[in-house]
Amino acid sequence: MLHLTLRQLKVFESVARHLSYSRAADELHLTQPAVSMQIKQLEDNIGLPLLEQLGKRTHLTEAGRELYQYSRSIAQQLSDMEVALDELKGMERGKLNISVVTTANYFAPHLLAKFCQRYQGVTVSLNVSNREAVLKQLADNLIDLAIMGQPPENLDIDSESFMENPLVVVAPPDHPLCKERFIPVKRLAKEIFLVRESGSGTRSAMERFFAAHKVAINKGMETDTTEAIKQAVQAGMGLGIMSLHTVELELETSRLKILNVQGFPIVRYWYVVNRKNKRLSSVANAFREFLLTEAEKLMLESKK
Amino acid sequence: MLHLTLRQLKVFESVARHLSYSRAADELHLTQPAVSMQIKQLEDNIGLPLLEQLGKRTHLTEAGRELYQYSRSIAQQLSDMEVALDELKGMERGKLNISVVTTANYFAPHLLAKFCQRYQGVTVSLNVSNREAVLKQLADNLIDLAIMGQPPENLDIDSESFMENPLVVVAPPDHPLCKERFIPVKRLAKEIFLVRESGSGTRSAMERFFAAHKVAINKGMETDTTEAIKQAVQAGMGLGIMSLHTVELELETSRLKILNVQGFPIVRYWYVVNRKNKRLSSVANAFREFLLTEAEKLMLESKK
DNA sequence: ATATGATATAAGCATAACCTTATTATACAT
DNA sequence: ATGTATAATAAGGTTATGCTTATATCATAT
Repeated sequence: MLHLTLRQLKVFESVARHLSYSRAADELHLTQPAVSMQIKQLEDNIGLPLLEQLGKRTHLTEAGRELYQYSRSIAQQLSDMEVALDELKGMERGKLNISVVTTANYFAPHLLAKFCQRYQGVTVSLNVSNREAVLKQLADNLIDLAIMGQPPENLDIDSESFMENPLVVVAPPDHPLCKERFIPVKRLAKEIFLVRESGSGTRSAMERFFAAHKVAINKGMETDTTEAIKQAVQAGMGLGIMSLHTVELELETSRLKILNVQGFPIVRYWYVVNRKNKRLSSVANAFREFLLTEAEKLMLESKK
Repeated sequence: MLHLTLRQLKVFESVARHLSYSRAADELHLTQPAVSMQIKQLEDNIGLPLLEQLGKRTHLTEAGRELYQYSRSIAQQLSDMEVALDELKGMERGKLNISVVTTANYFAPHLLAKFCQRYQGVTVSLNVSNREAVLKQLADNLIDLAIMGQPPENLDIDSESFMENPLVVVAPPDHPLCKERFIPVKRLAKEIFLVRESGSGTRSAMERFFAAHKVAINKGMETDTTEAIKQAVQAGMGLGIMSLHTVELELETSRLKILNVQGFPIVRYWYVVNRKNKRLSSVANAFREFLLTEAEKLMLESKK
């Protein structure tokens, strides 16, 4: 079993390049005997002479020439490796693995775009799933970070809110309530609500709200995408409750209106979530900081 | 400056492959803390976490995945290198650099062929030059071995004879002396001799011989190849003195005859020569031994 | 709660690695 | 012959490497 040292290879490489022990010693800031010893050890390890002294000149043996090729190649690899790791250390390179819940898909790409713009060279893998799937990915350590509206209670999880997530009641523009203000919550009992599937964060927030106000509402169609609800509301099938962030386009183009109901918007928060104790890559860490410090501001700006 | 150890890489490779410190410890016949420490040192050297513990499972970080690629590649190279050097150690591979003087070209290829046949995988570089050029190549350490009829006096040179080198007098088959036996040396004074250039080993051996017998001979054409002399002798321009080994074909086909002169053949020797202190490669060493032990026998066999 | 499986940490020890200075050996140039 | 350049060898000392055993920690399965 060959027990060589990187040090030995390195010293050998220098000697082979200079064809001189003394020059190599100079280059490596060593004394000449130190170099002699390293070479001797290397030769002993390998069991072949690598260099030969003929007269004043030092020559490589055939084995030496062979080893020289390998040692240069290995040195190159180590150097490449160092560069690669240095890049990872900084922000020049790196991959951000992130999952977001369906609703967050309306703003997360925008934030990611900003982030990537700032840190060229960072690549992003964005996965959009429902809350349950995102939690599983967290548990399986498949992602660095997640964005969701309702972090799990799990002790194994770190979460921090970074942006408000106002839930609003949306209606088609021709809905009678659109003209009213300070609509009492009880008034909504007469309406039909199109809702997300149970298990959805939005759905449970909604239910908690109405339960707190002791109002029973009528549920119409139940679906697992916010998009479907928006379409249905536009078609006059009922009202919807959803994150303000998901309907900005429809508001701008007056396809939907927000009802001015008392107690609304329900203020929830967006959370950035990761497994506790997870050693975040520098990229993941940077994105987390980015969310905490700049996301809210950026979203406000983009509304203008 | 990255100061990693091959040991660290090796241990890391094992951990990364098993995704378990304990399994790696088993594989390497170490205790688990020993593995932990190697990994820790590696991480400290690099400045990045390579592995992360989440719950019960051990995962690679991005940096870990990157390093894993490199460490496998480096391990592969080291393994290749070991194979290559082992081959050199044995006779499975290797290169023999040899130069022979012009005259030796009549038998050296035959011996080299035998040698190569025995050691498949050995490659040979054969150079044929005059004595002076061969000596220069020795001095410049461009060759492992040389074959010549007259080794230099130089103290820096090791030489050993391995085969007789009989010099004979050749004549065209129709020459009157062909029928005579025990021709006295003095009789040759009446003939014309075609000779090699001065400086040639054959030439000087010849001159020493005639000087010793106090016979002055007539020199005809002087040339620097034995081949030219053979042609000229066949053409009836005179007699020649040359190594028996160079005229075997012509004798067999009766294009030339050997004269039965008293004192002939002059017995010289072929020498295998190398720089003193040169560390011969295993191949070169093997060929040297081959010459010393088997060359003479093989040449006799080939004559039959 | 408790046990289990996995890794981290601590303390200690033998020895191997690595380098130094001083000296010797060798070949070459003057 | 003498001096110079180069590498080998010897002796000695500090450091760091690489283990081990024992113990702590932590998450999870029971």
